[in-house]
Amino acid sequence: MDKNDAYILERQVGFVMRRAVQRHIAIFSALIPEMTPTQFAALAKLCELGQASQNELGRLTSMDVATIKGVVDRLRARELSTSAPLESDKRRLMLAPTRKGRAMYRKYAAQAAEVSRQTLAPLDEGEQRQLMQLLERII
Amino acid sequence: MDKNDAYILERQVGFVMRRAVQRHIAIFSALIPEMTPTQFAALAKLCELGQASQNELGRLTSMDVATIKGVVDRLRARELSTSAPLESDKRRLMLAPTRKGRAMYRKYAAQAAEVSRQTLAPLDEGEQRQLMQLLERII
DNA sequence: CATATTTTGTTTGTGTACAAATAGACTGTG
DNA sequence: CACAGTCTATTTGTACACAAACAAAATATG
Repeated sequence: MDKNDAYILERQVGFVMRRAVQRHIAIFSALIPEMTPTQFAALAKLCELGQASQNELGRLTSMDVATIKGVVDRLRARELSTSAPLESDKRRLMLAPTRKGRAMYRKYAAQAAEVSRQTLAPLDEGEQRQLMQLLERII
Repeated sequence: MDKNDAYILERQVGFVMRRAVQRHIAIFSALIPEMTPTQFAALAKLCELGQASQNELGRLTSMDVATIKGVVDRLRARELSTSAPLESDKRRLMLAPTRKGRAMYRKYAAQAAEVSRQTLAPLDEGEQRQLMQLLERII
């Protein structure tokens, strides 16, 4: 194998992204120790929508059926969300944030924005926009 | 809350990076179903080094002690790595790739590079370089 | 209408990822 | 030398993440 096609772990997108996500999660849990990024994402989306089925919420937060189930179970255990089968479609489990859930979301929304700011802090504003745009294109 | 400070999940770095990583992992497992990105990273680094202690390998692949233990256990279970306590420092567990491990690495190194290529495929070369540089700065 | 297909949710199993607690081995300093 | 602090590895517990298999309900299509 030529030196130029050597596989260098540190230069692979996957590796670099994994590390960037690790740092992001560390910042998140320092600023918002009360919940995980995933739980906050689900709660935020649920508050934005007002209500949603479990499946729908999973799709909108990019979590598969098994993952969203676990996340929702934990939100319900902490009384941040309610759930009830829908009368008109008994397959669907309709979720809605509780008052406590909405309060939690309001309480941490600004902190969550701060997490994003700190994650991107090493970059200037133009670079931040660039990074976001490039990332969105490889989704 | 003003419309302009609304917390929009889809515009948070953490969320976008999580989705980009999901796509990357999907590409990886389509091209290399035989092992996970994490396992390949550990094997690749171990092949590059020739040998390393478990702790050292963990640091170099950004896995904490519990994670690297699990990964190494699975590599050993598949006879891709050996492990033995070091005589001169009985705390350390020295790892080395087996012949089978090195063969596995050689077999998939090109595929792994292809995974990176496909992940970045929506971007032109300049954009790919930019993205990598920006990501490296937020690690 | 009957049944094939799709949708939604649950369960199980495997694999990261990290915190915290523990144990054993080493190192540095008094 | 003694022993305090550090380093390495293991264990336990919690939380994503996804594949695969299943059941129940809804929808589509003949």
